[in-house]
Amino acid sequence: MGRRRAASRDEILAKATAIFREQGFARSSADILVARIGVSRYSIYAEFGNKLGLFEAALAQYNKQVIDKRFGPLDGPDAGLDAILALFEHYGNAGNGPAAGRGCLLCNSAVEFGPDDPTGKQVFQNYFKRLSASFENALQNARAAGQLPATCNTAAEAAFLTSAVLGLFVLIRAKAPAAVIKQAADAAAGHVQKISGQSA
Amino acid sequence: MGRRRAASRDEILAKATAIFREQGFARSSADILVARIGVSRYSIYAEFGNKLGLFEAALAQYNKQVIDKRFGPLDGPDAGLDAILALFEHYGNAGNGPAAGRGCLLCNSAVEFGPDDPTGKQVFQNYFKRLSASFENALQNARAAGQLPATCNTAAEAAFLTSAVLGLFVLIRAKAPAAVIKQAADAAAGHVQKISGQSA
DNA sequence: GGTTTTTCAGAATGACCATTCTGATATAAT
DNA sequence: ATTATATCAGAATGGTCATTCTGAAAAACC
Repeated sequence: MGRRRAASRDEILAKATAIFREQGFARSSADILVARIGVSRYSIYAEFGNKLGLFEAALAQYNKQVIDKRFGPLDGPDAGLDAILALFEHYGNAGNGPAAGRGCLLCNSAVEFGPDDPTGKQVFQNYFKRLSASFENALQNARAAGQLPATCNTAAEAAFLTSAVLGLFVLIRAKAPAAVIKQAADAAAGHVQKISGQSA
Repeated sequence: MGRRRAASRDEILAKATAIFREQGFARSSADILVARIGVSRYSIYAEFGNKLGLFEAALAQYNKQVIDKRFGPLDGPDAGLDAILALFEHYGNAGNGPAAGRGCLLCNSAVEFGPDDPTGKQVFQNYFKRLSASFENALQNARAAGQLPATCNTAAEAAFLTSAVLGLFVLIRAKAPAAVIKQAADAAAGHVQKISGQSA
């Protein structure tokens, strides 16, 4: 009973995510959020408490929908070098896709807040850990399958690939030339092939 | 004639840079800037016009003092792989240094503003170009000196190293564990050695 | 169709923002 | 010392911020 809200919780979060991703947290004013989400101030505050609550929920949805989609393929027991290569190939083309000028919400937010995580939930540290863990899982699988030399330091390589992908996110966010993004991602893929001992 | 200002232009910019680097542009309010710089509002506005003018001047000083210091060694005709390795070694230790939790002002700002450069001067695109050009110069020197195979795509490698260093800046900014930063930087150095054909 | 309940649009609030202004203060030059 | 001037601290201004509140509108249920 009662009037229906103009959008579901998920729809609200999808729109909020888009806004936070474009403008960052600080520049996404309540007025902008209300206007673009299309749901009344009243309902947004009723559902999420305040702007930070909405932001936290948006980060959680982004993690589940975007990060899981891109890094989930590296998490399984069968993930190997090909999954890593596919990831870099995907981001190599992002300079021309919808992420151009937007980047990754978590990377952007980690930079915006720096060492002060306003959620108090270690969201950004967990983000870094998650990327690194996904890479490391795929690398360890590859090593076990003989695709990598036994001497390969998978933790260090995972940290390196994490920094490389974060760097791509920065370039994508700031709309660096698509060709530069492509080159960087291709060279990252080349690096992965190089440590595997394959020529190309 | 007249009263002396409490700080020189360079001192003002050094303090402004520190604040912008910690808080970003949006969160660095005029009150905070005035209080921490120690020079009156009046004088700051007289010298820089407005907050954006102060920011632009801070970016310029940062470019000259910090970026030139770190990337300048890659620009000369004698710069080679060792200069690149020294750079990554330096940033590998930044998790324990004063940059921890601060990162790079230009990288932070590029992420904060994304595709919308408020200076209208392509500051962020020039920043990316500069990092990439420094890497490429050192790589080309190395290739000419026989330290790299003739087939090495120096432009792509430079873009890759740029993304890697930007990723390190993100990790440093968000205070990722110092050990992770160190691992990532060491693996980046390992990559540089690997493309040169040296074993370690 | 009437009632209840939820959401609506937008006004109200009080804090903070960037910027301008003002009268006092300090200091350099005379 | 006096004077002129650059800088000072902080109040004033007008805008925007996040958040709360209000009365009207819509729709689910009886």
